[in-house]
Amino acid sequence: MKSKSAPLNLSKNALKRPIDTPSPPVTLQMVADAAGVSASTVSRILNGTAIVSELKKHAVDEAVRRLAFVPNPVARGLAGGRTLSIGVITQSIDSPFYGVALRGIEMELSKAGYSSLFVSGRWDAQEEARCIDILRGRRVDGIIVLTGRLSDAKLRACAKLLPIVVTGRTLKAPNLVSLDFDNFKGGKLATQYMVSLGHRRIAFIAGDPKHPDATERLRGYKSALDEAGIAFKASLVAEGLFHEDGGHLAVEQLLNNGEEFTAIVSANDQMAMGAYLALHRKKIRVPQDVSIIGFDNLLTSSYCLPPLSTIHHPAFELGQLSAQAILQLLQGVAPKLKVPPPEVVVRESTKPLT
Amino acid sequence: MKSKSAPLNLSKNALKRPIDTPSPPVTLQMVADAAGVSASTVSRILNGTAIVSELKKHAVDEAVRRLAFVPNPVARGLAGGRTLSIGVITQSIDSPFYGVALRGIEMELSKAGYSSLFVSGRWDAQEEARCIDILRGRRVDGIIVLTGRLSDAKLRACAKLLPIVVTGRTLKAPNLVSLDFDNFKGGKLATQYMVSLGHRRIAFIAGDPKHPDATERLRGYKSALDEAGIAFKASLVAEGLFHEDGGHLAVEQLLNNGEEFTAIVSANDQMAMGAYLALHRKKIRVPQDVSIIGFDNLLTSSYCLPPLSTIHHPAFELGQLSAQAILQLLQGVAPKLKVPPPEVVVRESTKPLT
DNA sequence: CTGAAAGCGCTTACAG
DNA sequence: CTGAAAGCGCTTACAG
Repeated sequence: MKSKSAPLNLSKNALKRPIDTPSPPVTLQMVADAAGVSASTVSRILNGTAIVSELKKHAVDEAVRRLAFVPNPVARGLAGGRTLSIGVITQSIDSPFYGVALRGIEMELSKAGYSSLFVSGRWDAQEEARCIDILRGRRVDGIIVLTGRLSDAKLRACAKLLPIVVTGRTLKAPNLVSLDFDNFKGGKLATQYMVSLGHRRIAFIAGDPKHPDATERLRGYKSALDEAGIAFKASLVAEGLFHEDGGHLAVEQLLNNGEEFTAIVSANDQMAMGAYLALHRKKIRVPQDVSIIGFDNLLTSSYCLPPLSTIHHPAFELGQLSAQAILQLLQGVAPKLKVPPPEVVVRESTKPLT
Repeated sequence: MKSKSAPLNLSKNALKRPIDTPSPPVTLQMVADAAGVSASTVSRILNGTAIVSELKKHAVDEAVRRLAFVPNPVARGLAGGRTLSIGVITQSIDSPFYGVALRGIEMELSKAGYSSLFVSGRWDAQEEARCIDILRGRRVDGIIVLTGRLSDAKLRACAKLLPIVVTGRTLKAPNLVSLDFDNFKGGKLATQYMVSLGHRRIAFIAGDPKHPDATERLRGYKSALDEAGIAFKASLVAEGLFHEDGGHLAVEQLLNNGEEFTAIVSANDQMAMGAYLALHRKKIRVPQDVSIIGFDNLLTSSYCLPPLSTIHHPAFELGQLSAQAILQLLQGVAPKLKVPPPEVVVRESTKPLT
């Protein structure tokens, strides 16, 4: 790989920094020298750690700008300070729903100068625990857990070590904030909407029973039926595990069992898409023959045929809020954040029972 | 926040490590002490950096296991060694296509004990350059760039600093490997398939002209037409910028312009979904009235109505390959990896012209 | 083959 | 208010 014409006597520095390279390896020390103060002082000014004379502050600010100094987060982390990075445990990096939340997190965090470290828990408590170890090993300043399977106790314990924000559950603990979307109400709203259209035989495609999200939505469904004076019928609920194919299977099963229904409430949009296909195969038309409403309001749901009515689940905002929460926790302020409530989005997959 | 009943005299260590905590803060030094050797030796054994007597090696291995030692990547990074982390520049963390690639990367990298640092470039060369700075600041060992806008020159320059693998282009440089999917052939295959079904008036929904992916697919379309003896007609191609709404608009535009066509080749599945909706609005049936084929083979495409024929784009494998490539580069071996070729996936959105 | 020592770039008690 | 010094946990010349 060595080129014959390469200059023979490059200084180490020259070797490391070709002309067209970004991010010069300027160090704290260089800034200190340039400003005529000690490294400690520069550090303190940068971190707002102590009161420093305006004069030196100016000199340092000037030097920082001139040299385009950017602190090395790795060194920072080692020295026991912050790493300006937040660990984010998501379940699957390619989930259409959580992907949007991740974008919200990344955006909010990067505005504050923080990096995000995304790791996938794969809906497995063990795996999530491993993620936490990895994240701690990397000295993240805090962790955001998007709806995991970790026990409350475990989460509480972690919060003793570093700030945690967790979505998808309600949990009170010091140094921890939970952000919970009202899935119960969402499930209820969806069902109530069907009831308001005159439907009485309403099937439910449930999500993974191991997720609180899923069970809460189901509970909402039951509650709505109850209030409408409609008897709950267990045979009308089929499980779809939150995936397209699950929704497909669930509807097939319902149909094969000879269940009669004029409406379907699906615990998420992905399963609703599977349901669409299953209905289509049986020549059952949406919404003429059966109405269907999803949950989550994925970007693609407005492009289904027909466009899917659904419950809006503010993924992006949830991401942003989680990021804000962890940032506030880091600053020692108790976050007082409100998750937007669920809302019905009416499109074309639902119609009044005729 | 201070509790009255808190024990007053906890050691610093006790404070930092509650009973139920994972990942003990075992250090290299502790392992060295336990094994009765120096820290240097432990380091060397762990890194396979030098030949060490079997005896000491055993003692160290034993100590490592017993103490469950896991090296601190932050310290490692600072000391100039590896951080065991790879930066991944994706364009948008919530892209249905790239999301799958990210999963492939994460999976492959974590098997090798590496972490992935995902950052979003947002299809902007400046932003991508910033990402590289951030990543370098965090001392990643290598960078994977998923189809960015960065110039070849810039990439080459970066490769002088650390190994780079880039997808979506063909570029030769030392310390850099490019992994290119054959978009030209994909576009050609899609079009040829339509031709083989008897279609002659084939519209094309193009992607963002700033992406090589997009222009290559378009080129494939033209080439196929050419070989089939069909004259290229510029008015039959409409731009959709790779998004659902763009596909929707593109078809509307085609229709409003009074263009006649019996088939559509869409440069990706997302735009095809938009096209579906636009056609549906005009009561044009797929595939009875017009056939349509997408590109990418997203997970959801088999749940469209009708299920979408498309060109398979191996996102997951591409992710895996990128990860393998960077790992090999890190080991100093020249990767010899093959990206799977495009393939037609026939579903129900295409039919012979009658 | 293997230690002792210096150093990576910062932070933070410790002393003025 | 501000330095000098030690230290974070590792790696890597430098000397045996």
